Amino acid sequence: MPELPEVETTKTSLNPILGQQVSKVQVFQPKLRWPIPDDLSKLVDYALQKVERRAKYLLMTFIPTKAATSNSTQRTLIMHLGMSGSLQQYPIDTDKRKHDHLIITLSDDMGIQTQLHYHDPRRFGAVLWHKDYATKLLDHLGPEPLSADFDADYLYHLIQRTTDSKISSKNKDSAANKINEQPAKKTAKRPLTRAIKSIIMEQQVVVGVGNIYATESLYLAGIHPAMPANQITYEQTVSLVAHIKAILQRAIELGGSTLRDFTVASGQTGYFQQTLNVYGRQGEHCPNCATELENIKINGRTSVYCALCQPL
DNA sequence: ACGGCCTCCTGACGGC
DNA sequence: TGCCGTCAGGAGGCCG
Repeated sequence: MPELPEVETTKTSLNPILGQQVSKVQVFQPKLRWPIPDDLSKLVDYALQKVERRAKYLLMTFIPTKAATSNSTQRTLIMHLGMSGSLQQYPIDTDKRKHDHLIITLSDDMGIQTQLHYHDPRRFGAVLWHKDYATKLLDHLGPEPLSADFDADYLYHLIQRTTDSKISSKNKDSAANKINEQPAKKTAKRPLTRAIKSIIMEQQVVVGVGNIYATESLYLAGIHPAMPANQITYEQTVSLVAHIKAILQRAIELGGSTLRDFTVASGQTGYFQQTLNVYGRQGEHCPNCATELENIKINGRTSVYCALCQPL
């Protein structure tokens, strides 16, 4: 389930329980990617103050209520949904499902209780204290894909390894000359020659672009997923960045329903199948030119593309 | 320093 | 029907 739009949707879904107070914490299976800390019950008598998203991580901040013992300060959880995780709310006394590894019970001002179920069959996700893992998990992350920090200049110069990321496209040539004039700072870094798809899926480059959206963005931009990154033109970079932003934005607006088998309650086909042009469609025909879609592995990840629309 | 491969785990699906 | 192999939306870690 979770690519960035699903995580964003999950974050939004928690708004109704902001301010509610934790009354119980139950851990059923601590063995996720890293162990769920054994002192999560410290959250009891804390109120959920805010939920933020950084990359595909949910950051849940709790603050002590009057009932809480003492001088304790706020506590923040880092939560990641891995490949199969979800975080859902249920009425009190809802049965635990298989693969519900954590249930946090909260209550509102009226004493009405809600259960928050962390569910993750594959257990690639994580629930951790921010203070213990923030450095390791968050410090190295690249810009948010929907932020102004992620633009064509940034990506182009990151790939070309030209140091000045503020260079505008108009001044590209003169700027490059300027760099050549410089006495090549120690180790002159070479441009990135890896496949463009692996570059845009890298968390240090830009966060939140998973296999589905990388595949779709490259198709829409007409770029072969295996194209060496340094061979992408500036104009192609502009297009790629624009498509990454647009497709993520659209998916968020549609509620991030990217489940392969997602169907709305009425049984109609969901967003996933209607919207994806190539992902999961190897062997079908390109929506643009009807050529049969091909599938290659890039860094072990399946990559569907149209050989005609995305030439190498 | 980089790049590519491996890994954690369960479930769904296709072929035989 | 059932067994087995393969693959799946992530991403840190390790090795060459």
